[in-house]
Amino acid sequence: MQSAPFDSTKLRCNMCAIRHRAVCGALSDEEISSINAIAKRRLYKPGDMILNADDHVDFFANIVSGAVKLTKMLGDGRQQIVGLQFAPDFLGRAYKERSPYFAEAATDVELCLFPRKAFEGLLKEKPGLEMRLFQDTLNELDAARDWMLLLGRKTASEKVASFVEMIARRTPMIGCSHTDEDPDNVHVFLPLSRSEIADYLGLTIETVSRQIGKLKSAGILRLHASREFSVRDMATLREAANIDEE
Amino acid sequence: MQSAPFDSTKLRCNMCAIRHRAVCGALSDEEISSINAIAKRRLYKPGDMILNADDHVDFFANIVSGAVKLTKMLGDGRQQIVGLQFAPDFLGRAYKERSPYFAEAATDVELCLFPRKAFEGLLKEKPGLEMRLFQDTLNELDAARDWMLLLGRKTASEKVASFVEMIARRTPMIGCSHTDEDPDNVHVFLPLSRSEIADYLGLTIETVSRQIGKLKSAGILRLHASREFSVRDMATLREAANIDEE
DNA sequence: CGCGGATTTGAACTGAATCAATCGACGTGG
DNA sequence: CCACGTCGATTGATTCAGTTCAAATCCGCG
Repeated sequence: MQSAPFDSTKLRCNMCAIRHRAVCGALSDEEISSINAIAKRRLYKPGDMILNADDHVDFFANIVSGAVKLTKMLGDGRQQIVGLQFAPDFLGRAYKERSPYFAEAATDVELCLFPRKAFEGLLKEKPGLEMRLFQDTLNELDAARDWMLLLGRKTASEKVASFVEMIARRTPMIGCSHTDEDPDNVHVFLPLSRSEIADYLGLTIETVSRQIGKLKSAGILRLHASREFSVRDMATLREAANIDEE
Repeated sequence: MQSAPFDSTKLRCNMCAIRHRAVCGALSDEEISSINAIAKRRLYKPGDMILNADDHVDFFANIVSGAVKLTKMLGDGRQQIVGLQFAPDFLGRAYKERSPYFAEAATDVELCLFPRKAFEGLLKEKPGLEMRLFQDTLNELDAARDWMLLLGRKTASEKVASFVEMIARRTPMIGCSHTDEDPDNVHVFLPLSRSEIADYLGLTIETVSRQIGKLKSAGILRLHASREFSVRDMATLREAANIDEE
């Protein structure tokens, strides 16, 4: 343990809010400098397009804060959200030149960007990094398949309940708030508008609005603003969502 | 180049129909013996359960021939097919103890099974193998997201047309028939029953049947048997399916 | 205060589900 | 060889969940 010379680049990553939760967690403090050297931060406003479908992709990124929606579109404008990513999720499709979907900032977003070539080089050098990315991808695949069950077989009210449950469940993680709150009074800020929720659930705005209304009048939710509410009865919510998971 | 002693185990994999198209393609002829030593073949009949959801999974597998459907189920029996795998696809969820879905033989199926522990050991030793599996997983994730768009936003007739198009497109691959046939006279055998197609598309049997009827009377399909037909007009089929892809 | 976009609410409509026969194709046994 | 039963697929009639179209209402903001 000797006093090392001051290293500003190393310092940056070591101060990063998601240093250990993002893919960077697969790198040691020694190795992190190699990724630090190539990383750049960038901010996005809600609605900003991060990545267009069929775009040539020349970067990967970690989400430092905020929510990013991945969407697909039919020729006539019908739209489907196929993924919703929060900090500290990874963004980008390895081993493919072009993006298979749009990536759009749903909230204020901060990304930590890595140039494609440099990052792919790192992937080859650090097997731990690739394994970590592989595991993240497997988890995303599981989530996508869960959502397929929702899209194909759940009713409108089950869909909306499932969505609210998912957001409520992930909220403590996202905020990184270590206050282990009362599970029957989770305060939630929705990262999506009604129309985005509709695009996530394969419904219309009107149906989403009506179903949220029902959850409210059933006493399961207490609305504070259109994008802000508390879950008053998690158990009933999960029941309404038809959750099976462990 | 010296004459090697006869090696029956090595011979087996080298004669395998999917030797170079499956994940095994990531291994050299030298390396293949390590996987050969742990592999076992097994046959399944249509409807046989290969893997139950929440089962402790103690093997991985390559599909040597046939089609395997991955399904999820709601408490009340509603079902959704979340993946349809053909030879030479890989089967199994790495880095997770329990299966997140059911895997069921849709047709006659032959698997090449690897004990979990031994295969995970191989994964660590052979980085090429893990990378190959990673790429396969990324492709599955892309496919799952394409299907989410279908499930959430396509109409019944678009769904059925998309399904038929997908099967017609993959048929030449599956059969490994190198006869580059007329694209407007592809002969197709459906690996799924009407009720399975319904579970794949988030529809009912009746709706599937009606939509297939429409494709037939529109002259796009010529039915030979309920599970056997020819595609007469691929361009119109793709149009009806609302395909955007490259 | 008044404007404009997002959300909610209402009423009518419709695509797909449900309910209900019927129709093969196929195997079995008389 | 034909009657019978079974199971998947088709076809028809009806219903209904969710969409569509059309107003309100809410709310943030200059």
